[in-house]
Amino acid sequence: MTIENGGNGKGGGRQGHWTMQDIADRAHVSPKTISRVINEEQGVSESTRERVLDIIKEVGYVPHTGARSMRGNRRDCVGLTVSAPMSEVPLTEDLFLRVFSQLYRVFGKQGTFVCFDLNPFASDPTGNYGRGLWEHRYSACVICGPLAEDDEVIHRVHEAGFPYLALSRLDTLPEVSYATVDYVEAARLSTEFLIKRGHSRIGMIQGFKGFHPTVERERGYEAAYKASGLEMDAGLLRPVNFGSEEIPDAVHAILSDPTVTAIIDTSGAEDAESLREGARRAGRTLSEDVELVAWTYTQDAVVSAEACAHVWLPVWEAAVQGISELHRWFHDEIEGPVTILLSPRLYETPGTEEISKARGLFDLT
Amino acid sequence: MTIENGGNGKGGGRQGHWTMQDIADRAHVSPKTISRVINEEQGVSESTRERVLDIIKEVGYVPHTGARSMRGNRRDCVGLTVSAPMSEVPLTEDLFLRVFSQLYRVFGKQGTFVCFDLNPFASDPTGNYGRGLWEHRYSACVICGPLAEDDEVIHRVHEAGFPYLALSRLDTLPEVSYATVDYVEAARLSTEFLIKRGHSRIGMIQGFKGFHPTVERERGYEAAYKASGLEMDAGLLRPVNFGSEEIPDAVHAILSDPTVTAIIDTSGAEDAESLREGARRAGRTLSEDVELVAWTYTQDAVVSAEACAHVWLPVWEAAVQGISELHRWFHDEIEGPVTILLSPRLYETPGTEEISKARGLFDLT
DNA sequence: CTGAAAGCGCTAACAG
DNA sequence: CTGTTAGCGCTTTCAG
Repeated sequence: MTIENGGNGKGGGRQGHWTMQDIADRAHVSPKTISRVINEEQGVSESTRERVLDIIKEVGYVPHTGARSMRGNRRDCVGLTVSAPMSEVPLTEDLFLRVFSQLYRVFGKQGTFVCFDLNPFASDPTGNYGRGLWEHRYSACVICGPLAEDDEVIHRVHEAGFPYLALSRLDTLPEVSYATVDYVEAARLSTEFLIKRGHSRIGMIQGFKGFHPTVERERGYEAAYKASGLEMDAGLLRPVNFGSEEIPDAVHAILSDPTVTAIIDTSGAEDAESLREGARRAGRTLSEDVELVAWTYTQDAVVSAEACAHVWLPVWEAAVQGISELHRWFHDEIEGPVTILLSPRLYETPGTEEISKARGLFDLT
Repeated sequence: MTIENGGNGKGGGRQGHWTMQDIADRAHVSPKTISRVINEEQGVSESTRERVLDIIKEVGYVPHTGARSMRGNRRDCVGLTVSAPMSEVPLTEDLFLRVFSQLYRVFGKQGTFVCFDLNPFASDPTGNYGRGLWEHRYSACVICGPLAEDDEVIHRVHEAGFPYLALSRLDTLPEVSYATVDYVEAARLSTEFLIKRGHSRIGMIQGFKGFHPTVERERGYEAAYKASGLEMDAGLLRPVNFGSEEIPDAVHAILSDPTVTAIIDTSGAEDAESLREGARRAGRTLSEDVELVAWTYTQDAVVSAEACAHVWLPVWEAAVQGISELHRWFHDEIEGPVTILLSPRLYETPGTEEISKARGLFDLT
């Protein structure tokens, strides 16, 4: 049996749509009283409150969030948005699952909605990825993906005062709220390690062409060279898009120069085969005439059995911690911004069993 | 440089918050003209339109969804909600990734928001999992998880006329919009197969205690017994909660009866070790003194090397197809409801390499 | 082509 | 303890 609409007659076009006025009419009180009951405010007699609650339950009334959002700033939804088109910088399945799990644990479980803006670039090529905030769809958000050097949206988000968390940093906004890994240090560690092993011309496969993480890698690389007194050649750095098929080409290009005797894979693709393929095309063999340092997001994992060392970047761990902090900010338990910067760790390759290549979130068939 | 608020002075409490009126003031036109530009309506001169668009871009104005939602029913967000507490009926990682990927492909990619209500049971123990719709947070939704026999929410969603898709069916609402697998047929096939092999007392591990899928499994089991003329014993059916540790207990209990010579695992846990463990506790050995038929969600997979047959349930495939249909309904290309019912397929065990146990979405540490 | 007025459902502020 | 009024930012309707 369906209960009919309270009969305001105007009905936003939809049947079975109850408003506060309808409930008020049924309960013979004013809308404000309903509002008080719903928001658990003082000043309603126990009997009225119960009567109202009964009616609300009976008809299944739920307040209209849109209308509510026009008055105050209720915090009942957190967003996740991407700062670059998914096609250019795909999320890996591993990172996404961790981020999603953590959003569930700290927000979803307690009834907060979690809203994804998966392609803010669809309608607006410049990608106003903060739109969910401006639209009042959510009142806090996680920003996944790398930030472009000239990103303006992040500045707006920062200034607007919403709780937010970027999973990257940005020079042009050093006070940004972030949870990430010290890529500068990771690059410095990797380069220093190879220099100490006697290499002087070291190639580097970077990730995220055109974005800030590339800058961080360069800075660490440069620092290690500077400290060693050796001369650095910027031509040995090659950005590639994550998840692209560009790795073999990049490795090939770098190793075609016979003076290059070592290479660092910072791409995060965790794709040993592409590295091998690139070396092969250049007529080189990893661990024989080229030494490799590979980056990974899994603790103590082996990306490539030929690598002489690996660097673990606890990106997932940073994201998980960051979301916890964001949650506390969301509930005004702390003030923003969040600043979590985990350190990378270099270790000599502990075994030969390689982990499988990182899978993009939408690689599934 | 930040541009200051247009100065309506009232400012919903937040700085840098632009309204249509602000844009109108700047452009020296009325708010309605701004509205026309935003909604790509006719009746604005090219020059005005451009001027307005420039201002909008300059200040980064985005219309307030809440306010918009109070008039029409724009469709710019799709929801996903769960019909049972996540703790009772966890989503597997596999299903979730497929559902999420498909939501991305058909909705997210084109700029539609995707909003998750991960625990409608947090604030309301009865679980009004349709709340996102009533709140006008989203205008269509996917309902994950099994439906309870006495579920009322699904009736309300159905009657409200929103596009929706349940990933289960329900007897009390046969016209529900669904995309799932024929569990009745899967149970019938499994039972018939074992009866034909000469078994007369067959145990069955069910899933989702207290929910409708259990009913469907019973129905198929019963149908096979009826067709064979054998007598059925309802005591051999044991529901377990998915993902729980109850499987060994249930197997043990069933196999403690020495007249039981076969067992069907319909739980979907894909957990060979738990089945073995249960048999062991009952002093039995799979494939020696008990025959097993195991259900799986992966095509041609081997859940247990000891099984004499497997039944593949294309649940993921149904969900993916269903979301495509939901998308067409969302855009009024078709009328609802969606009715996708894929058939299970029984195959004799093709190999011995077992797939790994299904992982819950939030099992990650 | 453009604007004025009314009102969506709710809540803050102020009266009783 | 309860009600009245006004107004959030937008879109619909009707008038220019």
